[in-house]
Amino acid sequence: MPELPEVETIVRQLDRQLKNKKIIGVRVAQEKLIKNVSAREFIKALTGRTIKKISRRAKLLVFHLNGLTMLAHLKMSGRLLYLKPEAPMVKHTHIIFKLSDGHELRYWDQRRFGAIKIFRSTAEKIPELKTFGPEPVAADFTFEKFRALFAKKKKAVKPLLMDPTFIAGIGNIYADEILHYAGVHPLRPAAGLNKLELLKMYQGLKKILNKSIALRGTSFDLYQDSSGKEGGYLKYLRVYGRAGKKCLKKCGGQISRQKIGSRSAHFCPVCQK
DNA sequence: TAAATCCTGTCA
DNA sequence: TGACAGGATTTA
Repeated sequence: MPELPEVETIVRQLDRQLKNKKIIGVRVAQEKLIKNVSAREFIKALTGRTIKKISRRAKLLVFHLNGLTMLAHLKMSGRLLYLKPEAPMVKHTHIIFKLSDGHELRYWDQRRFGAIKIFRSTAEKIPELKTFGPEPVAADFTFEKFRALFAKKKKAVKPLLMDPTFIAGIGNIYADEILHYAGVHPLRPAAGLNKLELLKMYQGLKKILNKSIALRGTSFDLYQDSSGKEGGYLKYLRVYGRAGKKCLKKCGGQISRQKIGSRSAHFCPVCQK
């Protein structure tokens, strides 16, 4: 379940923990997680490289190494853990990077949906990093840019918010939270939203994502940061996971849950119009 | 545009 | 025991 705030938290930590460290060895237990080369090539390509920087694009972690870029997507249940080698080797640990500072970076993934790829080029030249929509927390993502995205879109607003080619990094939890904040029903056709509704969505998006980043994300299910800690945003969720409970806006409504675009949407049928 | 797919663990 | 959780891609 890592979405933008969770991935951002991990990226910031790993950038501190791994910057200028060298990969001195790699062990692959689950070859299937590596999507574009064999385990053999993966190990050979990474061993001896230095990690220069770690950044984020959408929900992808981008590892910048000398002469190579590694992309990691945690999908539903991936964790990247920076641990001492004596830490217990728990079930679902699939890839281990041995580092020059004596630590290990371990890729753990209960559901094994994650995906790791390597490219022998800089990040700027990787086509799949160009397919995403704008980064919602970037300072230059203004209301005018946000508003312009919605023109002529017939799709329901919730699946649109979750479309990574529309806006990067928003998943099921934050889409539900943003729409509840704005009082917008998840099935509303995007092009039919008025300026005030879009403004509230924009404000909610900035406020919710930034607050969650500040609190190191939401641990609803399996999310942990790179030190194995849970995020602090869980107690601020106002609709996600609250089906059947009273709407916190005190409108008298009860949070409903229904499938929208093959995902469960949580919303208040009274105050989300 | 909608459903199937990948996967394991949890819960009814 | 089987439905469900879900991000992004693939298939219908």
